[in-house]
Amino acid sequence: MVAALDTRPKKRSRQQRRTKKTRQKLLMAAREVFAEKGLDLTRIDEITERADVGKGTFYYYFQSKEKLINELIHGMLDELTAAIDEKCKGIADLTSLLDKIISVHIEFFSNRWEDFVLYFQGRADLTLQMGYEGIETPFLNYLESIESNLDQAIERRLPGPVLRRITCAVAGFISGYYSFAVISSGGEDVDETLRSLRGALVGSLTRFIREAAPSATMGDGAQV
Amino acid sequence: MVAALDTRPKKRSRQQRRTKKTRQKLLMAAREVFAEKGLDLTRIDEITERADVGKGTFYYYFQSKEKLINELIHGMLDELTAAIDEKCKGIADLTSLLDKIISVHIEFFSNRWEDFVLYFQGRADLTLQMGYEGIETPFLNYLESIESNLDQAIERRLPGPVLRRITCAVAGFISGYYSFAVISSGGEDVDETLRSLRGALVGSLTRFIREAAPSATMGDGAQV
DNA sequence: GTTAAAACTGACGATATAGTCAGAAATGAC
DNA sequence: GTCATTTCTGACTATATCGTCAGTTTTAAC
Repeated sequence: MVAALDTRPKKRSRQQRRTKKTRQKLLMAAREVFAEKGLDLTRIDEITERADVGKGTFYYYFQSKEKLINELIHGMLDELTAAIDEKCKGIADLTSLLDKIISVHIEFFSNRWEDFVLYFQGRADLTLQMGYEGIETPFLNYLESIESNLDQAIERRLPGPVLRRITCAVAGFISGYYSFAVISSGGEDVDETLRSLRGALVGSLTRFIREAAPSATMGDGAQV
Repeated sequence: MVAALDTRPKKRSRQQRRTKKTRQKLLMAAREVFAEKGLDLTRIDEITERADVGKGTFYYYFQSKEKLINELIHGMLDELTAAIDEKCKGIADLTSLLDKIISVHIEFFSNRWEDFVLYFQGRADLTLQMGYEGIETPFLNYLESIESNLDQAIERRLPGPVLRRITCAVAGFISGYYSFAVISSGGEDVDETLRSLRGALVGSLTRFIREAAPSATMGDGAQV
């Protein structure tokens, strides 16, 4: 029937670009305000004001603040997870793998302070009984990504729960250190600080895994 | 002058007891609600309702929610810090010290879920530019307590910044692991889980410190 | 140009929460 | 018992925030 079947969904372009831009302005503004006042205390007006759009525009793009938060955290974590998957795929040596996992985190959060706050706020939210809906999923995906990479780098097949504990420890160590470092060092050279500890972090995590795994990999037998 | 100098400030007791009890009811109720909905989203009415007192009573005891939060976090962290100081004082062996630090945390938060949430929410708040006023102080005291204990257990005197980094790492590892473990394991046997990893945690932290310290303690020379 | 659809607006009504305060109830002193 | 002081109350006001919607502006299609 329709002759010109190819109706160029491509060149409704001006509008498309505007839409994308506005949406992006809102997301970026939200990230900024969230990093200043936290997820809960941020008001919609603050976001729209910073994005320099009318308040109604927010609701044109997002059903609610919850949905926005969901999208931001989901997007951030999916990106981080993808980076881990990409950079770590197939690294068989445990030490190299851990080193890579850590450097991916450092690179990812470097110059993306807002994302780190988002990560951290989201994680704290998970401890609440009534947190934001749907935030667990991307965090679990993130953990699973780390987990599967660890799994294939550890010679011995570990029982699920043990592997999961180790995964939590690895993720927890990285972000936990990061978070306290923020308090102490004014806040700006955290990357540098973390980078300088990378070697020790890798070494101790390697040891941690070797020791936590029930009948450990043969390893080097270092004992103390 | 005044003859009966000892005016028994002791036996205005009924009122004193009532006051203490009411205040305590409010604090406990607040802890509970905070653990459910987080610091920000908790409303005063919710606290007073749970404490089963009128709304005005809250303002009779606390200037504002901020002050209440301050008191709760301060109290919790001071107690934790005191426990660390008491239990770890003078332990010269690094491994034993780390083991003790970890076990103090486990014992402290065991069956005190609300306090752990408080700890975690407070910590996340520290990453914000506009967090709750005055929360940094108790956290810094807490870090300093760990730091001074580590300092005297490490043979070599480390430069301040290095020692501080190591301290952040130790504190971060413990709480970071804890937090992720909560997501994975429904949430109840976290203690058990953490306990089972304690040995590995101690071992890897020992190694971490040995490696992070520039020209490390002689140690056992385990190399990998 | 005209017309239709999409994107955007900001004032507005509805709602929720903070914080106050005049007075009630409990306690202590006598 | 009376009187003074402390503790407690909940209705009330003031304010802040949400989410809506009728109308405007921009874009696309012709």
